Amino acid sequence: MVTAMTERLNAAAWTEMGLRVLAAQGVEAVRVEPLARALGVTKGSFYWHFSDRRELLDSMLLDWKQLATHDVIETVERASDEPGERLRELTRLVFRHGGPLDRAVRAWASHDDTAANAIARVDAERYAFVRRLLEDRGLPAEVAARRAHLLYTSLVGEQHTSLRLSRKRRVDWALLNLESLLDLP
Amino acid sequence: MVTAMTERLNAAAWTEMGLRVLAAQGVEAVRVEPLARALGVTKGSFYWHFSDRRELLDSMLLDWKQLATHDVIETVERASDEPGERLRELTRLVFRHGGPLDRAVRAWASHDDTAANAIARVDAERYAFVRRLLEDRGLPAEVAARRAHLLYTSLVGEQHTSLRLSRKRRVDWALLNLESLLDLP
DNA sequence: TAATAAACATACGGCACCGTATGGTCGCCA
DNA sequence: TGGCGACCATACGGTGCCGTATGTTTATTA
Repeated sequence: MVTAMTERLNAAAWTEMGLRVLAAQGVEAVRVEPLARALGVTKGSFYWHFSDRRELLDSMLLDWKQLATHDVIETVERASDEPGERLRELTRLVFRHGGPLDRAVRAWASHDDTAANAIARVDAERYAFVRRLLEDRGLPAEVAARRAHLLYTSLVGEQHTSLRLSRKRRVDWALLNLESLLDLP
Repeated sequence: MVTAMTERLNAAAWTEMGLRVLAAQGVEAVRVEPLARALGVTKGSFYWHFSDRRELLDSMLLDWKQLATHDVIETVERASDEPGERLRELTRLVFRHGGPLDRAVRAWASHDDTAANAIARVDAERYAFVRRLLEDRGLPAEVAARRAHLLYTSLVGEQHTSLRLSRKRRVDWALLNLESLLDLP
């Protein structure tokens, strides 16, 4: 059937659009009326699904936490069984997806406590993940902790620096650096 | 003399306060009227020194560029002559000052071209600086370039991650990691 | 088919900020 | 001492957003 129906929305549609705008223009651009226009409705719709703007932002953070930890880790774990290869996959993943949205949330976190808590949890989980992979690879616990810290901060930094280097060169370097961090005693 | 005079301002006072608010609350909080209140004047003063808000923001970026490259590099170079020690000093410096303001500018840069250009220049200069230090230390050019990239992104990442680790432990780790990157062939 | 509730539109008051226009105050210099 | 220019205050119109109140449509269920 054709259903020339005007496509009623649900709350998820709003958070999804919210995350899209967040990634592109930052939190301050996530506002009710512009979002409504982008969705082709009015804010009468918004205040049906949410009590206020803050509730949308909180909802966005929940979605992002899921996306940024569980989903990422699951993707990496599905790629391989070997710890080294999993780290390589994680590295490649950072260069593919993990850009704008992560950046925007981190920016947001610097002056919002709720976002800061979300980031803290995500960082802790991801760091623990990298650390465990290094331990599984055979590095002693203390060294693994240290080196995971270097590795993780480097991946985060990668998302925030804007060096005029080709994407390919940066990936290659990151992978080469990874190898030297894996081999060393 | 006592001069209970009402302290006339200049443009520099505005950019300084602008940078302070930027560091604490992000660009979106850098607004004319709130800034005027913080300075104890009205916006009549602001529009005497600047043509509009954008001019203030540009002026802030100019100040920051100076602060974030020339001043930083000069400080590090004054600390020691030896490349290794200079890198250690740079690392310590990141953990002392380089926090909130850098973060705020990077956040800003993700949805503003002027800020993005500023960041790009700063990153390029700082990266080149680290890279040259590694070359001076004796590493072959190709390795130095790669390793400088790891080092620099890691320092940037350090400013953006919020792991529940003590400041001291993080500094120690960063310095230990630095050593292993210096020694390796 | 009438009643009900979900999803949205419309209209409103209020606020915070932008930028302009214009008038006031102070120090300086002829 | 009168005028001039730097610096600031005051007042204004305009805009974009928030949240509320209340009507309007559509699907669902009795």
